[in-house]
Amino acid sequence: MKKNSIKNKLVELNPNVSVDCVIFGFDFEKLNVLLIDRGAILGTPLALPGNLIYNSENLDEAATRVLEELAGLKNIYLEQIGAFGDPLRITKITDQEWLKAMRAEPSARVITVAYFSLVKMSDYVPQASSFAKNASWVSVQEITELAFDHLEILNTAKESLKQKIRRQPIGFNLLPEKFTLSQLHRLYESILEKPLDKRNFRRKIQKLDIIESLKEKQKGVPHKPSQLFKFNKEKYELLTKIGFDNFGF
Amino acid sequence: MKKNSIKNKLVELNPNVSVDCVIFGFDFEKLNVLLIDRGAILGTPLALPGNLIYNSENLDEAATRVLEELAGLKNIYLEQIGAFGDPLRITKITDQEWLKAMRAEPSARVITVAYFSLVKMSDYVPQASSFAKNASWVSVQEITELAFDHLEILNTAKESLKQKIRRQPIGFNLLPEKFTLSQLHRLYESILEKPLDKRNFRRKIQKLDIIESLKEKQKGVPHKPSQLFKFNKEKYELLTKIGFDNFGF
DNA sequence: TTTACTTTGTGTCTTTAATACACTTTCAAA
DNA sequence: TTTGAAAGTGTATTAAAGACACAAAGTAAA
Repeated sequence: MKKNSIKNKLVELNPNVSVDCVIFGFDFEKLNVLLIDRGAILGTPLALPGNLIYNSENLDEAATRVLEELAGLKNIYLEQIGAFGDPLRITKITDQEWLKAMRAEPSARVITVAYFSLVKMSDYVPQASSFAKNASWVSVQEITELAFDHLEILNTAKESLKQKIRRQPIGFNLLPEKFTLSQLHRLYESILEKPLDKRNFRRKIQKLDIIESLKEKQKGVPHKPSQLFKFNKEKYELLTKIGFDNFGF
Repeated sequence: MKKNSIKNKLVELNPNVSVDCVIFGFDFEKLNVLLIDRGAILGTPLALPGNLIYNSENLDEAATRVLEELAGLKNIYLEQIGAFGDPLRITKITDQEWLKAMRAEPSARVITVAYFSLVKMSDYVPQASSFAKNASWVSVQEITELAFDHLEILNTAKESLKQKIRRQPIGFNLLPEKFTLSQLHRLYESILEKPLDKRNFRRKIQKLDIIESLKEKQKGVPHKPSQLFKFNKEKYELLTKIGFDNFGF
């Protein structure tokens, strides 16, 4: 039976492999993750967006597709963080019920390939009317329980992001085109989960020479308005060609 | 014959997920990788040790098993480097032939979870008489072609090892209990693929305070004999608890 | 219009780490 | 006894990290 259903879908969904995405967003205060409310029963834990892969697509393509299908996101920074395959990862009761409702082979062994992605929160505001009506942003700090092994995946993603941001300026994917140094500063503190000295931070960032001051200031803020900056992708790409490996955090 | 034994375990083997291991060894000169000669036809490219997983085991367990079954290695340092799942990864002609001979479902879509592992070469000397008679050590630098997508996996493994050794002293897994500073030095140069100044290297390592001088010297060498050292695991574990994140290379 | 409040923006000093660099010592083998 | 080969060692220079405090510019409220 199991073998049969595999054969039938050989060109399509692979019952044994899924992708899950940890989608990070930054609200200028703290890191958030986009989670799906499977909503069967009140109190059912939230889940990372994810789904089985098609046999015709590679893993990055599958993750890209999930990002679009479940969250309406396109052209998003994506990075694989590894595979998770504990045989017991899908055995919680609420998860089993959900699988029975959603999958052709609810009890199949599934290993999942996890990704993290970085989006500008302004690019995606969950709406009740949208096809992703069950998605919502949740502060990373407040997450204590998730479906399946998704909490473990989230923790791995956080660690992976910490490592990555020390080597590449991927944080710019979380900010709008124009941003202030304070916003960038808080972003780094949120990701690294530790305070960074303001003056030292600004010195380092400026020395990297990958941001460019716009001749423009914040408006309407009840305090001294900040200079606005933009990320200079060209300079960064030049830098990566020459080779560097330390952002100094 | 072999195909039969796989079939017998069909309820357990998962046809869609495999593990592959990049097993590094250091011969005091350069980095080597343990490769399998599938040996069907002369000129068939070598392969990383790997196999399908059982549905009863998790991914680390599968990798551990493969290490033991295919190379006779136990209690080995293992680290996952990610999943590889291009649908075209198994479509080379020689690979297809091998799969037809070896697998119950030779054309199944297989995604593989790759690991790297570090072994003391003295722990494993491939022997014609051993059950791993087709395995041999190959210098990393000399590898230009491998089966499937194994060359890509190897390159990812090398990069992963480079990153890791900057943060943790995992290199000690590649050396015998007693070693000289020069051997450690060459090990780091081999992994990082760049020269390191001798005096600066020694200063850094000594400052880390994780090696311990044995009151013992090399014997029988036609030059000034070197002091022997051992890795101090206790001090290292203390260090990791306190927290550190830079080995300075 | 003045005051209070809030966030921006800036420089220097100290300590630590990175880098560059050359000669003497000790052993085995010839 | 000479030769060859690797071990072992220190200092000076430069670069980066870290610690630290106050004036400036805007809005809002009194």
